[in-house]
Amino acid sequence: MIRQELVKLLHDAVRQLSVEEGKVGFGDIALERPENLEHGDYSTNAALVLASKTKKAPREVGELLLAFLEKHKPKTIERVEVAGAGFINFFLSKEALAEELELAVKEGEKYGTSKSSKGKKVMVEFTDPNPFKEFHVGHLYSNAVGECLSRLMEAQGAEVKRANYQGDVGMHVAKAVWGMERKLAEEATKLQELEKLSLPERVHFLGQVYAKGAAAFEQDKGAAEEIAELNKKIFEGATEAAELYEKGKAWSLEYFERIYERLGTRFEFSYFESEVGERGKKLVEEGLRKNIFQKSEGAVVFPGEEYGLHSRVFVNSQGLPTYEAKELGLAPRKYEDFPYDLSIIVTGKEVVDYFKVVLKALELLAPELRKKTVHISHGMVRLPSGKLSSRTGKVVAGEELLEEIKGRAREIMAQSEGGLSLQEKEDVAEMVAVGAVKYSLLRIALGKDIIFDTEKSLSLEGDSGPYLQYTAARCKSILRKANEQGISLAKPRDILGLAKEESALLRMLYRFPEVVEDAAENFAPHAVCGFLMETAQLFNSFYHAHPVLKAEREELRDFRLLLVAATANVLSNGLRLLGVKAPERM
RNA sequence: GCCCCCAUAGCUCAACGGAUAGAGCGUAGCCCUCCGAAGGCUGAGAUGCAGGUUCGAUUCCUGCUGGGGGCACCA
Repeated sequence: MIRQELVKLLHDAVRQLSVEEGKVGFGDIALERPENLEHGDYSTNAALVLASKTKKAPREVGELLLAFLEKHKPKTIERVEVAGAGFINFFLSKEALAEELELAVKEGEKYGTSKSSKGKKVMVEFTDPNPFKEFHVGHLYSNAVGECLSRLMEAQGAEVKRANYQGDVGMHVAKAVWGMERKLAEEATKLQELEKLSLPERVHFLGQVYAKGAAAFEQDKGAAEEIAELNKKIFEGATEAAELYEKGKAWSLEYFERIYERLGTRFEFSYFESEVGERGKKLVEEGLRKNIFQKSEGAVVFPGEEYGLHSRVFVNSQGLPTYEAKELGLAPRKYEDFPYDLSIIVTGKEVVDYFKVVLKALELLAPELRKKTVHISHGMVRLPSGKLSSRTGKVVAGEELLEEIKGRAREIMAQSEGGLSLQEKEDVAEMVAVGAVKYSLLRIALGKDIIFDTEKSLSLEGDSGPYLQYTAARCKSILRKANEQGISLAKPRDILGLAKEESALLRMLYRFPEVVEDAAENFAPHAVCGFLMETAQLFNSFYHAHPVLKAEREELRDFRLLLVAATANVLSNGLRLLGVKAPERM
């Protein structure tokens, strides 16, 4: 990649200078891409940084660096200059740009991938919905982030396994099963009757009984005791409610599978809290002997205060492992299944403080696992009217949201002819809906809350997934027409005298691999979104300003067609990294 | 009360400590006899407050204000 070459050159230049000037570190020296193309394809603040350390004028340092850079510049660089306050700007040569363009076309689906993480084993845990509870936009968010991170790591050559961790035991389950028992009794219905219902209806039923149980738990002391007792029974596996439990869990899981299918996620590993509880409890007992944990009021707690965190209960006074202990049991279990170099856990940020405690405990119990583990948290999904809550029923169900957007996509397609069959239209509507939802979630930097307004923020135009899909489809349409007319992709020839729209697009496209690498390194899906958005905008400006197939000259036509082909690749590959499909037509 | 996160245009979001703070929506207009108008073009419009560090601060530090999350047997 061009950037790596430049960084090396730049460091050489600085080193050569620092022999004369004394010690200067590389810490603050950056090589970035300027927003304004007049400032080159790459730019560095090296002279400014060095100037303050050597007490010289920035431009003077700049000239010194420039002398070295000009002497050693690779042929990918046409020109180097000192500008502004002392920035050093690099301009790529036409040959280098032509080469990159050709690469972007030739590499096809591989464009944007690298081998920098080849051989690295990565496990990514995400989505983590709980059986018996609703799959809402929060889960959709976690899924979009986790799937995107997985794909970004894969694009760096890593071997990635996706894991899903689901709470099939615990109070929420007890509440739902208790609610189930009650509701069946009240309505004198049998479980067998319920099984005749459709899957969504059964899942809806589960949502209702959970709400019922949760409400009773808070309002009715007797019910609360019953639920706690039921929780323990479910945990031990032996209960008269076993059938209700098993059925409910199965319905939930089947339903989740349906959603993963739509979202394009396949989990290699599926874990349940019920599977890791015992193991976690043993680890806690072991830790108790090592004085890592303490007994307190009949429970086993981790004294987080000693480490600047807060203390938390790992095994409750009933002797049951809490979520914290289960998480402790999960880590080694994952490692046995897949000896990872890196374990990424994606969750909402409401559990960050709690995760710090768990990871601290893990550090003391199994430091080698802790070192390989990273917790990535994303912001909360909030409605304009306030926060989501499954207890109050103020949630946006994941599938309802997809259906709503899909409906809007159908309306738009109904207005344009397009010549698509009914089935094709349905497929496209699905792709657009998933694309719109995923993009709207991924475009925001992780850690920030998302104000989710289904009316406004989930747009099918402007800064949206469908805009990218539309632009990609437009590119493909031109390529199809070229193919029909017997025009094939040539090698880039004369690219002198480019119009500004052509030049801007050309100088944007080759950055794609760098952007992907950065996004993977920084766990930043939104960086990919931003880049694709800019690229699509540049393409559309270019498209409106210059005819491709009807270009004035054949050479120009061939060159523009390459721009179209490269844009098509970058957009489709980028969308794929986001976990979004790009339709051929829409 | 303590801890963590956040604050940029009317709204939703960008901007490795750098050059004129970028987009989308909305708003005022313009562009389909030309490869796809889910599109393009032109306007108006923003860094919560007060200090500090720095050649340079939306970015780093401190305080304040406002919002969100968490703080022992839920996850």
